Amino acid sequence: MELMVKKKLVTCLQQAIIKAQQENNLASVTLPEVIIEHPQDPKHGDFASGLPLKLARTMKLPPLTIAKRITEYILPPPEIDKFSVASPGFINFTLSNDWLVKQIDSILTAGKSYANLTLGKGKQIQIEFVSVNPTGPLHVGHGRGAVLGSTLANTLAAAGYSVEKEYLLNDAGNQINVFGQSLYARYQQYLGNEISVPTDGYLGNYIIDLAKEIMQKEGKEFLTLPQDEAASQLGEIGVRKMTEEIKQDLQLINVEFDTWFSEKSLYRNKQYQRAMKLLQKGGYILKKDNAIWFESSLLGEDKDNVLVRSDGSPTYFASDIAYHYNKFLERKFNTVIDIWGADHQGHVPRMKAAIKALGKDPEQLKIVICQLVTLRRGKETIKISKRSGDIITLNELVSEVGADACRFFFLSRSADSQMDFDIELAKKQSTDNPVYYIQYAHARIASILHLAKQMKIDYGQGDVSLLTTEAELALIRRLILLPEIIEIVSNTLQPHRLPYYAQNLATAFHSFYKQCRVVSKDEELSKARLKLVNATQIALAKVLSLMGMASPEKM
RNA sequence: GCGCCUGUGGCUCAGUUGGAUAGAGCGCAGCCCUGCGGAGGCUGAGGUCGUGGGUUCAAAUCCCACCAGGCGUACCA
Repeated sequence: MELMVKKKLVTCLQQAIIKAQQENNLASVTLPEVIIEHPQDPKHGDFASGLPLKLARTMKLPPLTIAKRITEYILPPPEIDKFSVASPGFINFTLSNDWLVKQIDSILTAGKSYANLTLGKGKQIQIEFVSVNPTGPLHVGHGRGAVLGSTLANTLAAAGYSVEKEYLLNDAGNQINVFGQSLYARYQQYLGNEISVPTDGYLGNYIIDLAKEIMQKEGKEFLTLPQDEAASQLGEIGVRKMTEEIKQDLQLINVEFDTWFSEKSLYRNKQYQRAMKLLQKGGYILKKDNAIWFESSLLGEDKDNVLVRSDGSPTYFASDIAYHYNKFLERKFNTVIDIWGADHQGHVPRMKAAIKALGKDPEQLKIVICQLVTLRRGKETIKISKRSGDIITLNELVSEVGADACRFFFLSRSADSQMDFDIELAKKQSTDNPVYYIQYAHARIASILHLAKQMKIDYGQGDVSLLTTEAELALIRRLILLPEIIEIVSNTLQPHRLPYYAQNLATAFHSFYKQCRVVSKDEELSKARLKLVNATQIALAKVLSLMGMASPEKM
């Protein structure tokens, strides 16, 4: 709705200028893209364009003069009440109250589907995130990627894309071997045999617990097997258990996947072989030093990368190429989003090169890098290392801070800024956190609507034109911005705008609530305001659900 | 060394892609409970946007150099 108005204003301005040019009132220069923005100061209206400022140079006229001449030709759409010129050269537009107020009815009619867009036109889009090796529990940094990915998925779905969420389960490869060997060592140790964990092995205490658990369930039978065989079998059991744990941890923060894709299956189902063959056909394969290389230097990369080690085992890069071969060429996803931690940043250019080598446009693979999370307890920094024993798991964080606060906190920062997560502070603030402020608004509304129900007020026929105060209109102005937020998040893949919007919406509501008594003796006004309150609840619940947070009726 | 990311009030962060007096939250100083949830509302103090140049009518935003932090730069993932 609001987006439509914005689009109308673009053409409105274009037409005005063209007409002015036809009548020789403005020089006929080529027009830059017409950008409509929201002025930060509400005094300047709902929309503004600085186009005259941009035209000043080519038209060789003062911006104000250009602005004035343009406005002479403006035929505003009906949603616009007034427009004006402001120095140094803006054209400002203000929405009509009549139109604003009517949006309440549209929101109520739309209900849960309010702010859903057709932007994606049903196009398929795959988003892969978390994909942590099942060799240990999720830690806090993984939580960030999980929250980011699931929120993006929710938002893209609302924008009209057909979204598929996927987790790549690395159940093959070197790390799994190391994991199995580590587990084997702990298993032996538990049974009293002095075997040390491999030097590059996993040292976390959870391995000890895992070994103990397996021992209790499966018994001593692995002692009879040769070490490598035992380690491999133990590894398999361990991976199964860790995967279960990861799934549960993700559920705690409201993250679910459509597909758990097995890395092993890439070899079993020959995707790996086909992908390598395709690269070979393209002439990107080189044998050197007993290893097989991907000649990424042919595609503008600094250097080549190893696909198959000299011992014959494929690298993580090779298997990731096979995986993306499968995504693009076999499952035929047109757009794929990968969310990676900053520690994979070096992997980006060569992956893009690989996509090109597979014959696809690298632009079809959108990689979101999210910066690492540093944990603190007060002043003490906690190092994150999956290999050492001292880690704060996602699970621990969630039980300390709560799932909603955790999600909100992760979302509030843009992916490319590192975050300092002070657990003490997060705990301390947990009763005075923005998340409560927002959810409180929702609960307050629920309470008001409940009261209206008790009083048997049927506000279905409420007359929204009775809403005229500034607080009411300001709230409506917030409500109608949600579709645009969803559009921006979908286009930029930056979900941190959602929590900001939610906060602003809650502020507008609380302020309205203070100034306007909703259920009062004035029956007609009450009905109109109940409609507004109901619409606000719809918008609040929508953002909260996009962010994967609860919309409590009571707190 | 090279590459990517970051540097904005005391703290944590936004800033709609170059525009109007740089915005929130927390914290701080005040004020507001004879009404639907005070987990609330309102007001105020606090900024040379890391530093120095440049581009132009206009720069937190673009370019260059430098400083500081994070990550990467493997036949690890």
